[in-house]
Amino acid sequence: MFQHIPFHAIKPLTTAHLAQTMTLLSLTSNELQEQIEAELASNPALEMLDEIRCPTCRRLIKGGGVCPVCSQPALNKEDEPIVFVSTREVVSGFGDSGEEEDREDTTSAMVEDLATYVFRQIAPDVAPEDRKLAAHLLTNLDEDGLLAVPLLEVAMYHHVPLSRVENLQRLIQRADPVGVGSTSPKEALLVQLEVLKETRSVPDYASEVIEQGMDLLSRRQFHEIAKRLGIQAEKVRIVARFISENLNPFPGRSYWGDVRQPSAPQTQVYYRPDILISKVNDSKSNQLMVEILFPIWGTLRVNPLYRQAIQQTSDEQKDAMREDLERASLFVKCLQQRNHTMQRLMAKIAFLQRDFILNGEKYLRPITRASLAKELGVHESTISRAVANKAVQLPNGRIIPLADFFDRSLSARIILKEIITAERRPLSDSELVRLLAEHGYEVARRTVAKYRAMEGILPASLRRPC
DNA sequence: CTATGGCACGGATT
DNA sequence: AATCCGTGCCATAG
Repeated sequence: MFQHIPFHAIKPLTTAHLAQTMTLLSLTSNELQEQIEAELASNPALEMLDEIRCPTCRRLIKGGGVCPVCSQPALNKEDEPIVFVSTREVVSGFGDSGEEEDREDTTSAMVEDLATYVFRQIAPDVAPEDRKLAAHLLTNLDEDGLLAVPLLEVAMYHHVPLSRVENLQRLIQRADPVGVGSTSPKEALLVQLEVLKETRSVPDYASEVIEQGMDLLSRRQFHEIAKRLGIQAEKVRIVARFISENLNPFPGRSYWGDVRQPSAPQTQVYYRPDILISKVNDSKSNQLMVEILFPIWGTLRVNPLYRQAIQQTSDEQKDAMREDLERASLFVKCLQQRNHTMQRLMAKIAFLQRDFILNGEKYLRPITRASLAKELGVHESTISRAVANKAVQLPNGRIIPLADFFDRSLSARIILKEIITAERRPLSDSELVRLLAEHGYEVARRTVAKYRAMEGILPASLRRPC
């Protein structure tokens, strides 16, 4: 069973509400960010708070994290709708018989881990006596690709000058997920900026904005940054846009855990997941945590001051302001509903596809969007929209399209590949049908042929009788 | 005669 | 309403 999600009864009140919710649902987190920005800029009745208050324990949470215990989505107790722009949901597993960890070797053996991936790139440039140092640094990368230990500590541990460690770090930072091994998101951004600068132009003041306005940047307080640097807010805005489009404060998240051969034609890289699925800390409970990610965090709400201000304005302006207020609250409600729907959806998916998430593609269950829609009590098209154009990051670091959870043939194709790889003589399609059936996949002969084509496997007659 | 690829139909998705 | 995917039927290559 998965944790009960309080149903805040955010019902669509008007068709406008419904329509906007639909639109929001289909947006990726990056697009949503733009939407929120646009709305924020054009509607004075909306405001963004830089803090998140846990809805249950009412505690302020800094840094965009979510209270681990009371990680429920927000609800509006007062008439002050609130949206937390980063939400988490814990989904507990089911059927915990002991058969899960055994299988994992096969997948994890093929998946190169971030540390080795980076090490391979820098190895030629590392002096032998620095190998140990490099290994030390690389093994202390967290899942975001950032360094989890202070450089000074590493230097002292190995009794070497700090500068030597710093040089090594510079080397690592230039390796593939650019910025990897930085000590902070800020540093990662600066490194990425440096590297980008070598090949293309970057906006003015970019490094200054990052350097001095990092804390304010994530809260989108552009004016404040502008004031600090003594430049126009518009310039800050341009930089912010550039950053969100080209840089990644968490280099590890864009890392595709499985750097496979170019044989895989669908090697599309999703730079940023919209959803993050991770194992919850204590491995015993076998819980999965689902996070709906947002590029920005904070609390979006209708500005209460604006509401008050209405009283004191002239009648002509009142109407316009009322409209703003109306729009603002509608927007917030829609956003709330989007989050709510996404959360319910992902909770359900994580529950159904648990084996897939933990143990790899082989265990993908064929789920249709329609059946899921029925279970959740929403229209199919809602699921369609929610699922399209989004990416999920799995616990093992791979980032895949959300739509993959609904691929009816993926697991069958994996098995098929395995069978063919293990075959002693070229097997014909109809023989493959039989073998697949033994693995529990009932497919037509013709379909096997199609799968083969999809995987780029030649027909039996042309396969080497090795 | 067997193994495959082409084309078209029906249900699912968008 | 337009499109994608699994299948069945049929023609063609060995």
